[in-house]
Amino acid sequence: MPARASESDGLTRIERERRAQIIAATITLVAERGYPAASLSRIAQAAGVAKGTVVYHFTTKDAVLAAAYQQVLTSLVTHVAEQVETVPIRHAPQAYVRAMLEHLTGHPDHARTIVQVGLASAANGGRVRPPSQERWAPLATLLGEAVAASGRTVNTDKLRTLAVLVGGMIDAVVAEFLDDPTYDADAAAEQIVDLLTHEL
Amino acid sequence: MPARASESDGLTRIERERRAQIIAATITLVAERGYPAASLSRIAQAAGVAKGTVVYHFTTKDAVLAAAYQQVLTSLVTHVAEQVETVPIRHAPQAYVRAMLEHLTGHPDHARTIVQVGLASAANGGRVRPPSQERWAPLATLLGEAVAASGRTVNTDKLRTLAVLVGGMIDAVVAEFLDDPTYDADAAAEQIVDLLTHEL
DNA sequence: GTCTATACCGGGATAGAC
DNA sequence: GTCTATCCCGGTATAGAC
Repeated sequence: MPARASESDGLTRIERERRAQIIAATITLVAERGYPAASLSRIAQAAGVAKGTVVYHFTTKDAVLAAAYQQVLTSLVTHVAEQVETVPIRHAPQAYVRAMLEHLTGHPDHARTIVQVGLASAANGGRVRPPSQERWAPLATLLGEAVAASGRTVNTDKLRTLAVLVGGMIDAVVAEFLDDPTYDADAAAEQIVDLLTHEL
Repeated sequence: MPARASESDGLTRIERERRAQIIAATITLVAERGYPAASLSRIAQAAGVAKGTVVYHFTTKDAVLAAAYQQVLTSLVTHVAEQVETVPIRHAPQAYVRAMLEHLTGHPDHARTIVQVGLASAANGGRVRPPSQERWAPLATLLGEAVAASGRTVNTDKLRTLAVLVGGMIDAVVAEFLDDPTYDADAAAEQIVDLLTHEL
């Protein structure tokens, strides 16, 4: 009876421990020293295990980065979902924008990890980061529900584009903030919200 | 008399030829098969020279990518500048947006090269792509002149952010278009222009 | 001045020893 | 389940051929 998992993920206790340990090391490494520093050997060293051990638990380097990415992303998504649910549907998009920027600027290490891994994935043709279409699909849905709640109707294409535009604005503000920590991202968030409110 | 350059760049004829040849091969390679395919050996092979030859003319791989990046970027900047100059200052930002998306969607290979090299540079901490602040500084200037021409005044910070937001929207539309070539980028451009016009 | 061959080091992936 | 040995590939540096 080799230590069955307590949760329904088919992982043993030690497996979950090692994975968590390696993921944590990876996030720190990427956030502090950038993507290029996150080689398998360095990750292994930071986690206190051998290179092969990392590969054993994740089979590939991409999988390690993907796991780290997923972890910080889940934390982001959870936060945004919570915030969005506390407001009426017609104000959901605004809450979405605020929550995104709030979380990202409040956790620069997470933001850096998301950006670094996301960029590297895109540049390497990896599938860690979802394509543009999927990335902003939830926001498009939110926008659709918001206008519907206001009794008006908007062309589906316009909605899709609006989601893309708002998404792009969020990305850009995060990038600017990471480049220049003195940049007032909160004010930028309100500017996006204003723009969005005009549009809805 | 070893073949002085006809132009004032201190390059010999053969140097310019080889560089052009290698840069062209690089652009094609990056656009068609992505950044990871653009290794020195593959670039050399595609250009019909030895690996060392590429290094001889560019000293480093980053330099090759930077040169390719610069070439497509110059073509973009030139086009945008031309378009912007044909309209009165107060409509310059709108012309900027249209020209950017026009060129980028009209030359997907250029767009792909810019995106791929830009992303890789950002992910690798390289200095090929300028930081967010510099990227949209010209647009910010344009926006400032446009509002000034309309007689109104706008806070400098708001202007900076507006430039960042518009820049982000452009990036996002390009990304969406590259993901899905059936996406109507022209319509998206007009949506950005509308949004911008409200704001100015 | 132009180009090639070769060697070095570090990265990721695989096989197999323990 | 963990780790080492090994392999191949990528970028860089050097020596030297023409």
